[in-house]
Amino acid sequence: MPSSARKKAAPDKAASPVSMSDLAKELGVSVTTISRALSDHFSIGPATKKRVLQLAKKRNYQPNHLAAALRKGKSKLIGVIVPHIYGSFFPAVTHGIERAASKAGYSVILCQSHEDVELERQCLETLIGAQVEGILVSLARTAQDLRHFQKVQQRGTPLVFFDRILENAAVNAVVLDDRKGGYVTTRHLLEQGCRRIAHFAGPQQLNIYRNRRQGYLDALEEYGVPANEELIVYCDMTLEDGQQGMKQLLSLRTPPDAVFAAGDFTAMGALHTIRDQLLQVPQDIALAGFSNEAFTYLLEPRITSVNQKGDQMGQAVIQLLLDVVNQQPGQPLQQVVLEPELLVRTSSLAGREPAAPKAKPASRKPAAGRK
Amino acid sequence: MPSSARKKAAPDKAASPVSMSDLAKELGVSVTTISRALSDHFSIGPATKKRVLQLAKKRNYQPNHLAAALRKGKSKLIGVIVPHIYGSFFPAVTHGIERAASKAGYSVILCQSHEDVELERQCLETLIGAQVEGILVSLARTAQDLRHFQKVQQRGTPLVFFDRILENAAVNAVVLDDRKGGYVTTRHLLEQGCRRIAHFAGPQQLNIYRNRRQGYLDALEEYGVPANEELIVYCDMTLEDGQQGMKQLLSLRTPPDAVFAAGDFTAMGALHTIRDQLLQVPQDIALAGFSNEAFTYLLEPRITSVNQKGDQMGQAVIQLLLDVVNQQPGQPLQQVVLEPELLVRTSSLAGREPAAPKAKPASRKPAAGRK
DNA sequence: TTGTATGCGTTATCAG
DNA sequence: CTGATAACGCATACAA
Repeated sequence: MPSSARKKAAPDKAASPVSMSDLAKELGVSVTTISRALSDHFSIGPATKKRVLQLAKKRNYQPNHLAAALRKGKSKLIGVIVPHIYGSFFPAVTHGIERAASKAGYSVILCQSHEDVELERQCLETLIGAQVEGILVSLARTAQDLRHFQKVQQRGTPLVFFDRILENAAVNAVVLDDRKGGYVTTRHLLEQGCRRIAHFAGPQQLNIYRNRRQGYLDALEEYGVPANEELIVYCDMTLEDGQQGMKQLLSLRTPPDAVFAAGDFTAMGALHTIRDQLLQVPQDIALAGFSNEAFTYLLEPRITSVNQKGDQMGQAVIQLLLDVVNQQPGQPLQQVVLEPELLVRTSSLAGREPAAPKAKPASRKPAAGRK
Repeated sequence: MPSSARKKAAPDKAASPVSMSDLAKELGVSVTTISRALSDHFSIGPATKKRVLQLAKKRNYQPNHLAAALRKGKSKLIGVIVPHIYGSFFPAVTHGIERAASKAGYSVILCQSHEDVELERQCLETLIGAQVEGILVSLARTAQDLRHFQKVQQRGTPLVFFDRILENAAVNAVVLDDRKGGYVTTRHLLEQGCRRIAHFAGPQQLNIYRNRRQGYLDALEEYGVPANEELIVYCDMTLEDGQQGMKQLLSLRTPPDAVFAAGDFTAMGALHTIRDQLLQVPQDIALAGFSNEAFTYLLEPRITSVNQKGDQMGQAVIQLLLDVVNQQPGQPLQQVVLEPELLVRTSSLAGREPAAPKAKPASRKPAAGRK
């Protein structure tokens, strides 16, 4: 676009943004007129309006949203804090958020906490500093409390959490029904005839992992399979945790015949170890993960996983935020719960004799309901 | 954190941000004093400084960066536009960017163009509106020109491109030596004894894909293997393109004995088709991709790929931006070129009799040099 | 239909 | 050491 920038020394109007008063001077009118003309106010004659618009274009006028925001107290900005943007889930959520926000006339700025509470606090500062009108947060895994959100609270900036929340906290939030996700996945394994189902559980202070584990226990109970802490591996849900934990599980006197990992990376790690031991998936051990990462469906065996519906969650979060913004203060808090979707793939099709539920299977309601 | 919010009707100071003048009134001093105390100016007595700081904390004062930015003309914000945040590359770059920017005292706000030029333009507006001090861009794949960046140019906002750029454009940029990446990958396949090497090429208006293809051609030439357009599949680099294109290649009278795809997803698609036809990788067909996506190294066969060093690129981009910011206008443009890294994995270890370079192999210099 | 005056929250300049 | 005042760019109540 710009030419070689060597000889053509065209006076390219290099720097200095053009302001309304610049335009006003040049046209010999007041700043008010400019302001109104640009915002298409009805009290401005079509003639002047046209002149202003033309000059604005010619001088490449760029409105200073910052000044407008300062004046109006509205920035039309929404801030989002996510733990990271790796994998498939958070990118999907932000996608949903951006689409829905854009429709409502907001722009989105994104920050990553990199799973660090201190960075999370810094993101918060940045966003508050940018005068965002609302903040959306999925907590860093190390978050133990919500102290650093007090500022936001007190400042009156609307706050909505999603996916990763602190339970028992009185907050607005959109979450997945992780408990149900854990439940249906485990039930599926039971129905494939598996009885000794191991579980890789994530950090239990995080709602998502605690709920997935609870769903796992729900299903076992329903099918009359006694829960066995020996079969539950608590870890940080990395790939290495999966490898390591699986070694441990395989060294048990009676190894498991199925594994339900609360995350796909861990499931993948487990798979590595299983194969290293020359065992087959799903024939010897059935396997299921959580999150529907790309690698779960790209290579054999395709790994059964749970779709977290990130895109939908993103839209729901914006919806809830807009509700909050347009409500009077003191409204009751809302928690929206989304339905997970089990994606059955080859890794879990053990095809053994199915287990049967213990009692009245239809009546069980493992979902976490709406608060 | 907040209690049940029902009975405890504690006057929680719900809304209204606290300003400097609020603090000034309460302490009976001037706003100036407050401002100076908060910014730790030397001309303020330790006693008053302490009083101010304490009150600020007590009242939960939050500086209005917006107002400060307006006044100072500096927002300490850097805007980043990426085509998307899926996969491993762009998240890695943003990670690098955030770390380096943070070190330099800047905050980063991220926008996605979703590969759409119009959205790219909107992101630009948002960032300009937020008064960012610099803009980093990796182009949407549909970008044909840089017209929408003229505004930024003229406004004097520093602009640095990375990874995806328009060639022959006079811009500051940090890129990977994609040509070399294509070259070393193809050479590796040749050294594995492959002679009919197919290539999945991406949209050729994008520098990255054109360069990868050029590197492929460089290697073929060096080893005296005639290039064959029949073996080059031009596509959009989706998984489906890989599946489809591979079918086409396998139906040739003499099918290829290796495939170099300019992207991992396409490589994965090709792999699917190859296996569907009951052929083996790497024995029948060797395979290599580009980008080092997670799925390339998580399951067998592990797919040979090229590490794009996203994190390094992120740091380099910030470095370059800071250079630009601190330079006088009219400085020569810079293009920084990063080295790719070939990651050899099982998918390409054909182990056939190696090809030998045609002529003086050592003298070849396929790298794109520094402008 | 247009202009004047004022203020949003900060910081820089110049006096005390 | 501290304070009064102006200015950043824009939007609005009020006046003309």
